[in-house]
Amino acid sequence: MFMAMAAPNPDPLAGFPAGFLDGFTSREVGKGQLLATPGQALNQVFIVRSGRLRVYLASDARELSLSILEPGDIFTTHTPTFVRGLEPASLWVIGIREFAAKLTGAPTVAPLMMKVLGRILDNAVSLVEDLAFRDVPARLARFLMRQAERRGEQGPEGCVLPLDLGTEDIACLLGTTRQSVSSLINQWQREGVLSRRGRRALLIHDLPALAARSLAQG
Amino acid sequence: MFMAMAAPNPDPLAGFPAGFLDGFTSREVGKGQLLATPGQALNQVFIVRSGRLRVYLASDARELSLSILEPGDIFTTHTPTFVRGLEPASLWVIGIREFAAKLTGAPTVAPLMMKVLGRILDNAVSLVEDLAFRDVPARLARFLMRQAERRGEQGPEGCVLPLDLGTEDIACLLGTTRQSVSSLINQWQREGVLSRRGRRALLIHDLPALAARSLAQG
DNA sequence: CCGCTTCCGTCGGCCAGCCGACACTCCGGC
DNA sequence: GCCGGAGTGTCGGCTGGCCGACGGAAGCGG
Repeated sequence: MFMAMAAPNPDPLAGFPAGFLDGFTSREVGKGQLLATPGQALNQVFIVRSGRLRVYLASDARELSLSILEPGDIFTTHTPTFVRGLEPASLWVIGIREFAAKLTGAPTVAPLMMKVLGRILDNAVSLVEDLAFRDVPARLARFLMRQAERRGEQGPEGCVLPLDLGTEDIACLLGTTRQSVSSLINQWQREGVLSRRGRRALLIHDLPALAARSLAQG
Repeated sequence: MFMAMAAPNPDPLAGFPAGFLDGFTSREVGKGQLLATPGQALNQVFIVRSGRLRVYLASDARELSLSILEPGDIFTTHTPTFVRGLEPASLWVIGIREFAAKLTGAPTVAPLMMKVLGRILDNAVSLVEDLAFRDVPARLARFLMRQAERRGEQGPEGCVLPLDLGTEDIACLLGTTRQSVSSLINQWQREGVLSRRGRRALLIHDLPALAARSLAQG
């Protein structure tokens, strides 16, 4: 559903030729620190080494997260989005011109970039689909199912999801409000579909029930 | 607002090295003919030579156009979208593997592809922004302004827009309904902002008024 | 232990805009 | 001219979900 949400990569550099990082510089981003804004002149490409970053759009009154970047993800400041540290993170950074030069120098990387960009585009399209076609319950159900696929750990009572996101954060990812997410989760809790597991984790009891809820409303 | 809506290009091949089309085959697409669907196995890259194509998403009950492709635009069937001829069109086509090989062989094309993909992504993001942040009047106003910029012709009474799209088509591009678009256009007509110019063209009298309407609602 | 801050749950009011229905206009074919 | 189909204009009813408000719970520093 969201850009650049590949499974966390144990080796962030798999797929890049040896020495590809020559010319990159290192950079730290603090929690809550702004890395990029729409329309800024500075054009850079970066690869996440550790930590998480939030990619989002903002209007006067609201924010909409497009993606959470994780180690191994590649992105650029040359987009009409904000990028902000969700927690302390460290990056490899390079200017976009130098990066392009690197690409022409190492032709095997071009298809890889196509693949990365393709995945980001797929995710953006998928977000459009959600906003245009699905109501809030379906969006939330789909989100939870994807998370279960990505990071769920099978326990005795069901699938444990370490979301590490607050209600508000989830609402931002889904293009809805804190209140709507809250009331839905509690309703499903009453219905026995899932239950809270501490402050920022969920326990899914009934995955099929979630699947059913993800289909409603054409 | 929409993918791949560059100004119509008098020479669709500007920017490609000579002989780049070697290996492409020619293909005609009839009006209303389906060229690509989500999940199809066939992966191709194509460049539009003439005519227009519609790129869109569909659910059970509704359709949402992402873009209208025009001569010079480049796209791929490897996306979770439908692509359909809006009028008779002709294309250059190549397999995606061969295309990738071409890229590594002609390294100057890689940055160009990055640029194309970047533009498509920007447009997708812009569509997300519209769906998430703007109400229908603002979306319509923005759409008309972009069209005026792209293809408007200054006449004595204002700017003439040859949209070549019906009310329903416009609604599809904006993620709304025929009825909403219709009533807005007529309301603005009554207010003197614009007027109909035959069946599928508009005459914009008051561009600033449109601009004002494009801002409403954060 | 106690205050303070942040996050979470819930309720009711309200409204943008979707939907169905129907009449009208335009246009091409014969 | 006549007919049929496609596109257009308009109206009311209905509802998903946003918004403001407020009280409760959980974490945290002292």
